[in-house]
Amino acid sequence: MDAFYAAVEQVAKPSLRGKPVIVGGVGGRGVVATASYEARKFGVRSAMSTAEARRRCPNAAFLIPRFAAYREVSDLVMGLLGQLSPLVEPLSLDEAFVDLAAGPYADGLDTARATALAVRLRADILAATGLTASVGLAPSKLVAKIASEAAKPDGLVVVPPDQVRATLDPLPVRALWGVGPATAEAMRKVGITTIADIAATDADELVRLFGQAHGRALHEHALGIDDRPVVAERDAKSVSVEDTFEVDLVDRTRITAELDRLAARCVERLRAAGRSGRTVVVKMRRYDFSTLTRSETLRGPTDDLAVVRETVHRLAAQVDFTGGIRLLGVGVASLADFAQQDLFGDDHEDAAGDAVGVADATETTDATEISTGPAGSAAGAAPRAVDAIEPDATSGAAPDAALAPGVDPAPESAAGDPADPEAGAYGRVPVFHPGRFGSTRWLPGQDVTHTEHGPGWVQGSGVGRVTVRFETPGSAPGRIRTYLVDDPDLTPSAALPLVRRTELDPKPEPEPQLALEPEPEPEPAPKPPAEPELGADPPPAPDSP
DNA sequence: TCTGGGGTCCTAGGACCC
DNA sequence: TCTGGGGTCCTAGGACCC
Repeated sequence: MDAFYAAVEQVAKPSLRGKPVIVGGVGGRGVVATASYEARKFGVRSAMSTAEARRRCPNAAFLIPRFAAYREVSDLVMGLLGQLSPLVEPLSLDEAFVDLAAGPYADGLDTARATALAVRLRADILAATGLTASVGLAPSKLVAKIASEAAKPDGLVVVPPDQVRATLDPLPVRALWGVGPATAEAMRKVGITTIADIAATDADELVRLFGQAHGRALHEHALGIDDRPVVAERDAKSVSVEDTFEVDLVDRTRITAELDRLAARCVERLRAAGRSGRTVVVKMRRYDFSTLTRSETLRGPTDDLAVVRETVHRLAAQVDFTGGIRLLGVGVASLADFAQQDLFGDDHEDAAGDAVGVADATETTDATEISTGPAGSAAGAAPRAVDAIEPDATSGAAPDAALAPGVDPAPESAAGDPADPEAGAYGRVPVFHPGRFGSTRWLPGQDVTHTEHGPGWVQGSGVGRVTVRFETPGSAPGRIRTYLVDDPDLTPSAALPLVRRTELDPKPEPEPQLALEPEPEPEPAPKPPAEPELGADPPPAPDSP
């Protein structure tokens, strides 16, 4: 998808169409996630600090990301990809690989037919979402990815098998997936600047320079060799949350409190995903941007907040906070599938006896007796035992109150039912940040509803006021009104869908048949009344080339 | 007003085991 | 009596991607 987050905002907010839009962190330490093409003309780029972006493009709309809305659109687009093949590998909300050879169009698939599918796909995406997508069509993931980059924005680039080498050769090394700033700089130092240069370099030399795995892959990829399969449905391997603070934290008590909040958020997401994990990770970024992590692997997987929190405390105790901390993070890795009985309290018969070593608070804090064996290193066992007798309110609770700790007093958790926190992308109330003195803080781009004027979005706020623009995806550009920040008529609300749900019902896929007519006329914007005919093509063209 | 947040993968060293 | 050779697991850090 082209400039995805910004493009969604432009469809959702009619007044922003054709204007520079920058989505990302809006605070003093924010960075740009996505800039619309209008903003890119001013030199604004992803990963640039928002401060720099404001300097370059002061008149842009700076908006916080609304992931629920992006996910909704993403699901829609992924659904269209799924009509081309069951083998769809999402890379992110806005990008995916599709293996056409694994789908209903595999028979007799050649460059011409595949191209026709890509043309139709782009038209379908536009009709369904009002957004443009770019497609790269090639014999491998490597080249398809490069082709799609070349196609942006709003394009299609096809690289037939016999043109792979000619396409790759002149490109800068950075075009290769996996070559970032560090690798590119190392290559530059030895005179390698293009993909052809890599291809001409001895594989052993590349291994010596960049390590076994990377060196080997670089050489093959530069030669256009890439047989990595498209893999659908990868299980997540870790879950983590982190926060960067507007002002460095120096106070140990405050740092511990923030770690507790992060642990609660992390565990909430872990449980929502139905997973548990063995390794707990604490991440810290210091005032000087140096980053360190500390991790501990438990004897069995856990999704228990008390266990995670105690582990986090042990890890944090090893770290020197002198000078200040700008970022804290908590993660859980070595994920296992959730032990089902944990959901319902663990005092039941251990039916799922296969859930070896599912650690709950009891088990881990009992480390003294369990780890008397040679397994537990002495270093690990001792502090654990100390924690076990700490009269902590949460860990002291009955084990089957397991869900309760998930509902943390943290204000963020006001979202709702923790047992089903992701219930529907739009079921989630936007996260609310408590302001400095408890007052509400309105964030630009946020969805709101006014009792009298209906749905709109926050355009800005300050000095006790908040400005709202009242418009919706289907409306004309709207008017703005200003309210006191604590106006009771104004409430945060869920994002409105870009396209009405009824238009998106999956239709039966027509029998595998190629529509080879010229590119259908694209609709410029989602038109409210007429329904876009997803996948249902005009009569199949028998006279196609 | 420098530098987000969520991930994946790789490497290297040490502990530990046979 | 001078210290093998393989394997796995854990930890920490770093590169990279969107």
